[in-house]
Amino acid sequence: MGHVLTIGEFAQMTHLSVRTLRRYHEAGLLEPAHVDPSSGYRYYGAAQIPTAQVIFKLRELDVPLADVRQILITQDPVVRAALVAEHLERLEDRMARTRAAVASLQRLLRPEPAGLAVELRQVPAQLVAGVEDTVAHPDVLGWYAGAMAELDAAVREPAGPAGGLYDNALFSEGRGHVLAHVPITAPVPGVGRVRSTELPGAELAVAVHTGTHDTIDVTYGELGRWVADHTLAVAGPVRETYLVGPRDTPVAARWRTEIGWPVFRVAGAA
Amino acid sequence: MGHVLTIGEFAQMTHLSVRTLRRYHEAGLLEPAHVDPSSGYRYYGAAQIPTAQVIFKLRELDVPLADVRQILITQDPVVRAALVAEHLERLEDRMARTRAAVASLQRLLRPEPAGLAVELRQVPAQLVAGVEDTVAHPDVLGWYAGAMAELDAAVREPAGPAGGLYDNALFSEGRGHVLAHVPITAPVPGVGRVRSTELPGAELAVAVHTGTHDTIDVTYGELGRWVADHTLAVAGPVRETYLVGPRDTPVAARWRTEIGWPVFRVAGAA
DNA sequence: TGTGCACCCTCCCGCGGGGGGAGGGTCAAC
DNA sequence: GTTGACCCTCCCCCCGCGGGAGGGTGCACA
Repeated sequence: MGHVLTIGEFAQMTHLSVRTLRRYHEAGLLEPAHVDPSSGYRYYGAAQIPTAQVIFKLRELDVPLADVRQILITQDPVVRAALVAEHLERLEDRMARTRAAVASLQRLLRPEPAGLAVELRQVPAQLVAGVEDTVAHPDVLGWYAGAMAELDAAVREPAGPAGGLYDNALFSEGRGHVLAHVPITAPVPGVGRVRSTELPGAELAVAVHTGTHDTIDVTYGELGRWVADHTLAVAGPVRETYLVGPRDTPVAARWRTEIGWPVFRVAGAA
Repeated sequence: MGHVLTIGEFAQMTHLSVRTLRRYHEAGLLEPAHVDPSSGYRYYGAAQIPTAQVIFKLRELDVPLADVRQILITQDPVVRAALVAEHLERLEDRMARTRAAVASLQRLLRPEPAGLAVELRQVPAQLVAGVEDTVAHPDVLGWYAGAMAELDAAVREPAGPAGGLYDNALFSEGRGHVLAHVPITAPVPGVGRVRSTELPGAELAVAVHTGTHDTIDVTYGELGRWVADHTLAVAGPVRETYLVGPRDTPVAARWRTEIGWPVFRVAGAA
């Protein structure tokens, strides 16, 4: 039962190239129904067309061959669906990052380079209620939301807007130490992950970013440039303070985020 | 003016890796402000941060390095914006294809393989008013819309739903001969690209696809499988007939497209 | 039964954009 | 002056695919 197709015919029906089919065979992704042992000719069955199509679609979604293989050899449709869903999720936030990149790009390429207002400010130590952790870059947003929920529950009367401390390793290595915090006037009892700590005093280069966080890296870039231009160097984790955020207004364009970059004066002046 | 940064410092500020910066230098993408001739050390200026950020963003959008270079060396902001816009457009329809792939994938992975109803039908020759052309795969949709506009203007009383003939080369080579047509009872005068021709009679394997064209390839696959299973081979361009299309209802789920695949009986039976 | 020709095979190399690591020079703080 | 962090170049590997060389097969037609 089922007609036998040569690799060329099969290629034409599936819109895959002959080379690619051979590669898939080699990779154990799509075994031909029959391989002539003397000639080495590959023969495919019509029943393999849907499989080839699934592979094609998954490749179109940039799913690596190894993962495609994993999906194909999974019999249980539930497990299989889960594997696919995982990739779709990944794809989802790749698209989100793409949108963010487009936004930043448009801001970066505006004719006027905008001249960010940067202020050098000496800040004193500050008592805060905080939640600390070590997280991977892509998870930061979700992590912060969870941490803030706990802080909200633990702190009755915050002494100012919430903020975050982000270790540089988070950006350079993609994983780093982070601290979500709310300023307080007196220590609060530790509940869950919440602890009272002190934010050390420091000299900060401070700038304010307005709008979505999608383009915040542009502001970071301008701040970085300012810091370098003033012969300063970075001395510790970045501090963000959410002056106006999603809890204040749903209109992203009105959000205001203060970025504070701890700096110290560098020896060799220009 | 402007602080000088080592490659490591610069890498940290731009979130690019040291290796990548070296590669960009080599590729003439981002020349360091200064290269020590004796040590070969690269030194960057703070003024180069925005440039690095633009590169980073463009790379995030999968713009090839050569094109990034082209964008960077373009002074005129208008021309530059056009270059970027071109890539954004490309990105746009990449995302569209991604969405289509997701849709097909979900249909393909449904537990029940759906058992498409296929009918073998002998169709007689049919007089049509048609517009012919040779087009590339991605342009087919736009081309068809244009052709249909001309046909609508030229044909008062079509004798049935409109259709299309698509050469197999369109799928295998990505470019091929196509014909948009409307059945007629008597020849119409040639206006613009419109000509009266005859669609030759043929034996067709016919199936009906319901819904968006996003998942039509799945139906094609099932039809292809049926054809192979019945020891038939493809004998010419595919025919599509738009029984219910966008001009009938905006609800894509109600569209019905008849697919007719000309076939002939193949010698070696199973 | 040959012969032609389209098809198939394997094997090696190229691409683009990046990472890992070897082996060695340089710079600055102590 | 030593030490250790940084920088250099060079080569190889990754993925998924395509090109081409060089050679074997299958089938239709004479």
